Amino acid sequence: MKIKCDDFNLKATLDSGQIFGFHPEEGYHQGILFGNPVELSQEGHFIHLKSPLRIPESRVRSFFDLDRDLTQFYRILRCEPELGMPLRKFQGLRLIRQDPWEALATFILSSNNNVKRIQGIHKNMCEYYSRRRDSERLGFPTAMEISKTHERILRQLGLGYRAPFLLKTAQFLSNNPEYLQAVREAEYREAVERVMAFPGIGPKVADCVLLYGFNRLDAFPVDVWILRAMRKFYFKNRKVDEKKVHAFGRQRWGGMAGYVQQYMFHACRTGLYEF
DNA sequence: CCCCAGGTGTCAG
DNA sequence: CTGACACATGGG
Repeated sequence: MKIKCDDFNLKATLDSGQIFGFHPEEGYHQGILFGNPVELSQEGHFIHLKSPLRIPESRVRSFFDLDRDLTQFYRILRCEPELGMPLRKFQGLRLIRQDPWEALATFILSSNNNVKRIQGIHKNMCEYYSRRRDSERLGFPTAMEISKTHERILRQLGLGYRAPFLLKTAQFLSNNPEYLQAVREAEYREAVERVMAFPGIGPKVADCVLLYGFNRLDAFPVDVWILRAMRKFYFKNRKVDEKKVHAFGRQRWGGMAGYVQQYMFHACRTGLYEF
């Protein structure tokens, strides 16, 4: 199927480290969307979606948040001279609306880890749990599914010392399925606290969960890359800590801080900045 | 052998 | 409160 899109950059969106289940191939990305294997590509103002089962266009539009107007964000970015280059290169990169549980789970795996390996673990988990299902559904395991497995299995899938973190989190959420809805309805501060209550989630991962899993665009995750870039561009390379950079970013960019962070992160990872 | 990767938990001071 | 240090795993 073919979906009309404006101001959208599929490749930058899927390769910018906000989601770990889409892998670049020759001219397209393959991954799993709503339980179905899909191939995604873009040609001008159209997304091409190949899937064995039909997926409603509205769900795809919502997933990629295609109806959000990014004009306000671009206006903000133009006021940041250092960020002008990434703007031109990544214009159309969007923060997508992925599943909150999957975002929470995968970003527990992200700490002190690299993107390639996080993707590998994600893939191992999808394959292992999909094989164990009766249904045709593919994709990342639910909290309930994980809660029924042993820590040993998670270690075999490559989670390392994060295995007990994810297991405990899955056990809690399968017993308290309404908890994530409470996160969604809470103010930023309270939402952060609620997410940080899980083992393996500190301030940085909490902001990732809110930004990617709950579309909280005022979240501003500060990882090593953002810290470096922010020090260089806004703190004259002084040794400010993550907490200060986090407060600065949220104060300066408000409801678009998450977008600024995403473009900055992608610029860092693709080598647009020299440090 | 070292260091690094979208950090966090723990413990001493 | 802040600052070391360890932590599974794979790659450079």
